[in-house]
Amino acid sequence: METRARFAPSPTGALHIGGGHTALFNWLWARRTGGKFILRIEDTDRARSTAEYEETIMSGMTWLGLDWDEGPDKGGPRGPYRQSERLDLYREHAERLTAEGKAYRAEGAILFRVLPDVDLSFDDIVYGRIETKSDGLKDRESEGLKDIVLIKSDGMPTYNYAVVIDDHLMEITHVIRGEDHISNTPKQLLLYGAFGWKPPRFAHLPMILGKDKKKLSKRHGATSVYEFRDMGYMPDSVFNFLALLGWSAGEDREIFDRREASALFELSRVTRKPAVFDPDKLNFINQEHLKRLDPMARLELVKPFWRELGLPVGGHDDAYLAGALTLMGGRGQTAKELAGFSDYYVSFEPVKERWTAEGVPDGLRPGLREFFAALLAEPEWAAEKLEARARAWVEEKGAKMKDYAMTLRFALTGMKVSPGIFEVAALLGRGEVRRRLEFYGLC
RNA sequence: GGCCCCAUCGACUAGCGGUCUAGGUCGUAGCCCUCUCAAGGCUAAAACACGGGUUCGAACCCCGUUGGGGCCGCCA
Repeated sequence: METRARFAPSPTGALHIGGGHTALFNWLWARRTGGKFILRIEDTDRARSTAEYEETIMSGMTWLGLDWDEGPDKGGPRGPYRQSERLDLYREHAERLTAEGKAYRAEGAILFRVLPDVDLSFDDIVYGRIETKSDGLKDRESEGLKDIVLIKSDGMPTYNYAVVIDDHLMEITHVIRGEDHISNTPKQLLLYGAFGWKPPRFAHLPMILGKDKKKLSKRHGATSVYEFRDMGYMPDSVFNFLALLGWSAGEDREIFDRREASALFELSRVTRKPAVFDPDKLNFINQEHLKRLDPMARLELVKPFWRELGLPVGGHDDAYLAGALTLMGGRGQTAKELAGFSDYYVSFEPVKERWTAEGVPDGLRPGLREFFAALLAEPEWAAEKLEARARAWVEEKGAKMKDYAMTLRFALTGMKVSPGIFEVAALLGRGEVRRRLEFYGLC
């Protein structure tokens, strides 16, 4: 049987890390098994759901590279895919239970009568056998069994009810969701039983915790996937990182793309322990993906951040800029960081702001002028030639390469760190190097 | 408070009764490279929560303790 997995967010906020994680695992499983990935919008909370958030969640998923086969925007054979458009379905089914005496009306709502001693145990794909009985569905104070609200007095279905109707009608085969839903599962099982339906397979995923081991929330900083995009993380990295939270491919595979992950994925290899979100590891993974990117793709990633810094990106051709980023090598863990580290290729302005030649000792200036003049006189403007020339000069004068190379670095980049400075000089071009040195009165 | 779940280095994890003097990755420290910083190479410190069982043998199985997480809404 074809597997059908779904992600069912409620549009009450942007797609956050936890939601992205759940969506990702559903996607992985659907793709791994060659099945369908379905997006269903659970917008029964009239007060908090908005169309804007629905849109945001969908574009967040798209950004992550999670494409769905059926959903509110593209339809499908088991629609509609928005709960607010399925109200008749919930009503009909609730009435059916009412007619059978399994549910009753009270104060405008329809409640399901919970009977004692019903076995609600199930086999979770990741957690294994979970034993429970309906006796556990107690009211917090009265200690008595608590009936389940099916339809609220505003006519909307409750989560635990709608999810059962939808998962069954949409022929969902695997319900993959956060571990916080384990305790909801018995309630849902009770309803499957009342309808005489075969429940889907359940696979609960470990929670994602912040550094303080508390459920990830706003106070842990960035939580929306868009915040990661804005910080310069690649979707491929966030995908890779999220996939590693609660799952391992085995064979010590840690860096992979979507295709590789979906080929390797196994629900049975999902972990049970809550996982702590580690920004350091995300940074590392992002750096790895950044390094693997071809020059032009990398350029497109960095451009927006250069623009954000107010740099005249349009003033250079792409080949030059891509060359600059190639020269940057593994420097920078995010596109944003890389943009900040490489601004001097785009413009001299930030260099001037960062460095004035004031700190250069007067005693060193004549030597520097001579050194730079020698460099600028180099017939062939190439990194190896410039370096060879510099080394020869330094050796002849019995000087330290460091003093001269560092001054050149400051004059060209305004920074104390950069790629090999002769490479930088070669890329900037003789004219630009002269211009910068002249500005500082160093040639 | 009740119910459920979990427990390997600081973090993510491998391990599924002997191959574990517990492996990998991030992070941390050191060394090499070197015009600086990344990258890269090498090395180091770093964990089976505790107590009972079961077994010839336990990180792996069972029980308890402790610790952590989740749920107990006419929110999802």
